[in-house]
Amino acid sequence: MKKAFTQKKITHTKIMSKSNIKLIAVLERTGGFASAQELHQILRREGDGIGLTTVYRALQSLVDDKIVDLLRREDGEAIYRLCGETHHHHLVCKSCGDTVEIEGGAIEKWAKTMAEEFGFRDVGHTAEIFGICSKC
Amino acid sequence: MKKAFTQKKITHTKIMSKSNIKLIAVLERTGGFASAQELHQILRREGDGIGLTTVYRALQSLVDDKIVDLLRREDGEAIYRLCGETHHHHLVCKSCGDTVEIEGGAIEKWAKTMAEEFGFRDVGHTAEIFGICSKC
DNA sequence: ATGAAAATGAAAATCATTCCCATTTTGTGA
DNA sequence: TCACAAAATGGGAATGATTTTCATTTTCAT
Repeated sequence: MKKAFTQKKITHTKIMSKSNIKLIAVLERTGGFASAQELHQILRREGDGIGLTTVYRALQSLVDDKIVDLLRREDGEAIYRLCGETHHHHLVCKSCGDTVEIEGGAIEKWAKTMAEEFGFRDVGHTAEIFGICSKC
Repeated sequence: MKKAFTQKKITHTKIMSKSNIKLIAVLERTGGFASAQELHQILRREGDGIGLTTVYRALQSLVDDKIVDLLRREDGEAIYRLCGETHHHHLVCKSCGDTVEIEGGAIEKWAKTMAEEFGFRDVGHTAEIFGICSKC
């Protein structure tokens, strides 16, 4: 899809395109998860004439660079969030959509163990819990 | 989406349509995960003229009835598997796509604990590990 | 300033999934 | 068995997210 890096002299500190920065800014501002379409709308609403294609491209490159996490809504739509400092998981209400960030200590260990056992390297994992929250 | 049940006299034992049964059969035979499109192709290849729409409908109703589980590939495509007796997880190679079924004992406990802690009910979870396998 | 590489956006192309609707099949009561 | 209503079916159009294509604009190091 995309090369790991573009060989390039780091003269000053220009590695990121303007749109990448814009996207990061919005994600920072909104805080949670958002789909590409939503992010695009937000930027548009704010007067930015950025194109949808560019939003997709920027998000993709941010995901490649591990700056943004990608996961999926229940309907399969891709949603993005800024990679938090802390790696956490989610407890999502299937009814109202409320999300709680939770720790996944056990998971981390499990993933590592399993990967080792089967000789996998460069591993990552996803783990989400979904159910009906107390309010619903 | 769909009513819980259709009020109906249970005279003999006809609750499931033919296509539902066909789909279950294929899922049993193939064993693993498959997308609606793949299942449709398999049936077609076997000479069954079933329509894609019907495959989607059947899968949906099977999911509603908790006979089939629905999860998502990394690209967001929906994949289905027969609700196994054994609930397991996957270790997927990002490069060649090979998949190993693994146990997730720790995960089950983790999911249950977290759900309880935050008052969620009717919970399910997903947990997949991905990396590069030894062959790649 | 200048050419090359990177970024951008509009519109078309993909692709899975759903919707719509006309036709066929099935089950039931007369 | 016959007739009918409900359920099931399938094809094709409609949707909606995501990608691709391609021509234009911007950025940058000489």
